[in-house]
Amino acid sequence: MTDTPQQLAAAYQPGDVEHRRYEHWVASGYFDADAKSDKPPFSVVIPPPNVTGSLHVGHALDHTIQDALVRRKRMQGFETLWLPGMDHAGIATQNVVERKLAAEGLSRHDLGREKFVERVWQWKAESGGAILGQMRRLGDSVDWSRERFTMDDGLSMAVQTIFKRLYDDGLIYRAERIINWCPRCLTALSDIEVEHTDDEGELVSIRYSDEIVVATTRAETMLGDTAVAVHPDDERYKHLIGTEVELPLTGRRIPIVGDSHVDPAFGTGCVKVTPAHDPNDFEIGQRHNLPSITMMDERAIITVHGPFQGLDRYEARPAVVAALRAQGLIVAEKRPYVHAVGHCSRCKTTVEPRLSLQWFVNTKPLAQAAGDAVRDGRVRIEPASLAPRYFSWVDNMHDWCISRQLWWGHRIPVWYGPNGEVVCVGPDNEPPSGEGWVQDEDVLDTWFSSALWPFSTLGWPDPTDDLAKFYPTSVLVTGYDILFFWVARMMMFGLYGMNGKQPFNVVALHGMVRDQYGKKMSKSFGNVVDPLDWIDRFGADATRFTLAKGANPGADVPVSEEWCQGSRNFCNKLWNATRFALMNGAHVEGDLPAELSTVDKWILSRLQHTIADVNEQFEAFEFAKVCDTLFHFAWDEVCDWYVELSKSALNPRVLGHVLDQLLRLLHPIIPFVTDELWCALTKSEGSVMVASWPVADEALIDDVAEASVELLQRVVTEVRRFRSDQGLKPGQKVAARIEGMTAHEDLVRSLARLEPAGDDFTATATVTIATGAPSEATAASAGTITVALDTRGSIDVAAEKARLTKDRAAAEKEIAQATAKLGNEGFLAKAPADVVGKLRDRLAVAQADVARIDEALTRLTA
RNA sequence: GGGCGCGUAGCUCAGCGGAAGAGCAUCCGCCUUACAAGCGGAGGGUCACAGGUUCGAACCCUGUCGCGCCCA
Repeated sequence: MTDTPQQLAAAYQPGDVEHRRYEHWVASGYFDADAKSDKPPFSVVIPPPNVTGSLHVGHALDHTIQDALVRRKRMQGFETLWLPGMDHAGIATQNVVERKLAAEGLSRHDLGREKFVERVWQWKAESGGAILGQMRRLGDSVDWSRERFTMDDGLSMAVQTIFKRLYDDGLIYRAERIINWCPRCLTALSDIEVEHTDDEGELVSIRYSDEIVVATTRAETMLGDTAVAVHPDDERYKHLIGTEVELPLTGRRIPIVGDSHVDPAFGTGCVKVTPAHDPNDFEIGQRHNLPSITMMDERAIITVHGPFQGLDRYEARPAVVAALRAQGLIVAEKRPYVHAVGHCSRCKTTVEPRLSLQWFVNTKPLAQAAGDAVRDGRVRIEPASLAPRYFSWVDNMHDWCISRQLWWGHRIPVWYGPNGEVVCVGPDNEPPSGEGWVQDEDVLDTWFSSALWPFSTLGWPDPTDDLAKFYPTSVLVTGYDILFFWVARMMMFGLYGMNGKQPFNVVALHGMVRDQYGKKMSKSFGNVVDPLDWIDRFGADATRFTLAKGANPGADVPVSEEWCQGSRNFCNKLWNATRFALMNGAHVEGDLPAELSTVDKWILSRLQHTIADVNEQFEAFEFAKVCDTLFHFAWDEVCDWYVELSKSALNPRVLGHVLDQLLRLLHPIIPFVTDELWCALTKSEGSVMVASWPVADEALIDDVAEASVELLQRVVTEVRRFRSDQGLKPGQKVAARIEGMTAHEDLVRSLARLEPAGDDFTATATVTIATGAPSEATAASAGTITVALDTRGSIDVAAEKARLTKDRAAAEKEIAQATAKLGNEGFLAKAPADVVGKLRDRLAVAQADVARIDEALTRLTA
């Protein structure tokens, strides 16, 4: 880039940088993966967002984590692929387009299937996929040349291929079952598309005969009852099994059956059986060969003849109860009665269990394999504590209803012939033609195609270079809340489609983004964060840092605007530190000098620890700790101490090196500001994103330098504390005599604003710092540093007394604790020697402190 | 009803067997020439409760209470 500013502005302005940087990255091809590369692969497929969706804060978290992983691996020299794309979101997308049609006074049926699907594609071209542009604003380093969509030709072929295979293997079948039905979307739903909430309803007890009373929350379904069931061992009703009872309002006679699934303790112990409208009742019906009476149509309107015909289910309920009450058959009513009710996850309409002919995947063998892959360690779930959640799902999976009564989606590749023939057509087969052959009307669940995503996007079923290089993918990053949606289904189809090879090696789970009080974000509560708003106001880096800083493995991520401001401040801090460095000639040319000051050795040593820690934390998906470690190193150690200590004797090469490494370490989390600064610092026209990732250099670890600077820090801090307690102005120089320091006296003077003692020096107060364990101290230093200060008679005696008294109390407490422990024979006998030794040292230091403080207090009162 | 997890400073969270930590918020003092989106200093916690194990428990075990989430 030629427009790298030589002179940095006084504050970081993300808006000036982000767009330019992103365009530069894309134009330079940094994001593009090369399947023919010799580098080891690192691949991630994006959990495809919905084509109708826009970037919400949950995506922002998910993408920040993926981008951080990918950017680090790229810098580490891996051939990285992060593959973007979207799913076609059958129900959601069809709803969107149908709403648009409705505005024109049309329904999809007015257009017909073909024209409607054309309209959907047209909608997608015009308004779909807004999220892809928003991903750029966040900084996602995805390979745009490989962007995929579940309805693409290639992915559609993958769908047809796997359908045919599963069908031929007997793992896909068609059957009449009770399924979850949405009376508004007019389609079947799978179990995971149903959300259960505790709703207020009613529990009505209805008398069916002198001896039989049933309780129900859905009185209207009694019109479809075909039996009453009791527990076969229930003494109250045993004798009635095999007899019949007249079903009120209908005059039909229905049998009383014994079924051990009935809970005799619940209610009266009798249950009405409506096989066509309840999954449990359906099973009872199967066991007892009961007929099924469908008493509602697909819109949940009553279809049985009689006074209730034509009523909606919610109109029918009170009408049925009223009719029963008129006959004196209502025994009890409980309102409100709170019970779990299923809702369509797309439109929130109450789901209606419905008996219908649908296509299913037999998940038994697939789910077994999906569980085994984790059990035998081929796939690791991070954090491991969430594995039970995965197992509870895959080990108890019901067959998966995959047919949807929609037009938008992959049409089921099955053809029915005039004589009852059923033919499943693979991608290489010609569909049967001729009189009377018709294709199944239904489409497949969107998840059926999403489950193929980790390999369909790489070209499967063709044996492509991408598949060879990048499958299995390295890691799947997603929220634990959709462990079931993503992980379980991708695992099932990945293992099946790729001959037992898992779709990903690691599943890294994060939590859900919450507000600063740990509350779930919801539109009605008004605490929803729009990541684009934050990007506008604080920058993409600040937004990303805020999210990553809260991301402890598997745990929810609280965020707030204040914290995002703090992240913005951090970016600005980095900006200004680099600005200072450049103003003072910091550079990265040549090797580090052989001769280094203690302060330089110290920061280089601290840098090595930081690099090592960050690498460990990255490997463990500990993003919160990565952020914490780097934040602390950058702000506290580099800015507050190193830069300040360097001001008197700056080593531009060391400062340049420290910032260079720091910016590299931070780049995966906050890519924009680090790139801008790194390019300015290194005078590069490339990017830090293709610079090498830091590796800790053991040779630069220097315990002596670290101890020396730590001591210096303690002395400075103690003097500053004294000054603050005394109410001395920050700018006021104080004459001081420092005793016991072997080095850094000048640095203490400069940071603590002290000046050398003159001829008229009179100590009015002393600050004393124990240099550490007396057992380790050399005789010469006597383990104490003393700073005698001359405050020119203006000493605040009360404040100084208070300070000393407080220190004394702390030391006394220390003595009490240590003495108690050291007086315990069990402790001396069983505790490790180093623990005992440390405690003895602490005791000695504390005792010396008390003696010293007492002396000072005496002097003060004298 | 079954399962998982959590209760540590005002808020959000680290720490998970050997001296109670961070960020934000609060208080005091500062425009010290990279940064007021800043600098220096300070206050604040019987680590939910009750037992137990241990020389030693925020940390391990048991129970109680409170709060989440998933499944039925």
